[in-house]
Amino acid sequence: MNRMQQPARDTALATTRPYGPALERLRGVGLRPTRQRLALAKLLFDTDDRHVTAEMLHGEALRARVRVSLATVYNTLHQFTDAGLLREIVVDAERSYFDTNVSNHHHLFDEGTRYLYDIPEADIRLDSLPPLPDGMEVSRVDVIVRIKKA
Amino acid sequence: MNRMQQPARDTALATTRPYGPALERLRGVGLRPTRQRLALAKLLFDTDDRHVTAEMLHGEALRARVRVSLATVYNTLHQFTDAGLLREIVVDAERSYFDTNVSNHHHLFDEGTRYLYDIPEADIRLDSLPPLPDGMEVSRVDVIVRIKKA
DNA sequence: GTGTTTGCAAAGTGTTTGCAATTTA
DNA sequence: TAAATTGCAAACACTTTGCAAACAC
Repeated sequence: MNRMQQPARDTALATTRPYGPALERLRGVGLRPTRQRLALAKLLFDTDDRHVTAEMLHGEALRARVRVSLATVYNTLHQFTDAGLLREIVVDAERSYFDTNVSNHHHLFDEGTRYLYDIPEADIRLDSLPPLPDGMEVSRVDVIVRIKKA
Repeated sequence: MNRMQQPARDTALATTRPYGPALERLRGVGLRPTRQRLALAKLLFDTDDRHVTAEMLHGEALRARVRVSLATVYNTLHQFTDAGLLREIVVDAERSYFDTNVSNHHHLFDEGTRYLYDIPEADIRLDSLPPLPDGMEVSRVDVIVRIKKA
């Protein structure tokens, strides 16, 4: 399986290392800085936090004259996610979204445009989670505020 | 399109009508009580609140000796959802879940078993939503607590 | 009878994968 | 040059759809 071919890497680095150029990001997580990965990393991380789907990112890459296949975009998004550079967000049954902001926060989803926006964690207060089944722990809490035209 | 063939119906009835047998539910929302719809409605509503995928419900129907195609299960789940008898929950990129509890509440999702559980609305307090873009309103707030083996 | 619903098989969508060719270290 | 990565096209899982036959009213 292609996705399994990546070597071992230190995930912790990914989130603690100060923001740096794409090359360092890749090195930091032990992914070989290939032309495709570098270009995708640039598109993803050289600007503000963003939310992309595979198709969106592929389109951007092509527009930027980067030759890369859609399959590689998918694989790369998953590699970045496994390495802790991205977070996958499940908001839409039709497609997967990836968020370049990997810190704790929540989301606003526009059901019309299907765009995703961040909500700072502090904007939402969660009290009292229910008791969990024995031996289980919370892996993540997602809050999705779905909005539409009034 | 098949799903468009349903006649007009009063959605409001669905949620205010006291629980009743499957037949009344269907009548209440203006869906013809066919053999398949009656059987599926029984499976869905004759027990406690539950969360099903199309495959799960189809499997149950077959085990209960109800002859129904998977396509009809899909169509029926959507008709019930459009009629307000079910709510669709997006938690898993792989498949759609439908919840027989259509009142406001949240969810616990076991990432191992992929089972969904309800969390009463009162168990979670949401303060201060961020300001919405002009002319937009909240259509729904989903809170998903993802849990896994400790 | 007339219009609705069903089942089937085919089509559709987003995503993953096997493998030969290419690239990286 | 050995191992990792890529692109392609085929395969995939889930879901939707067109249409003729069956059914509900």
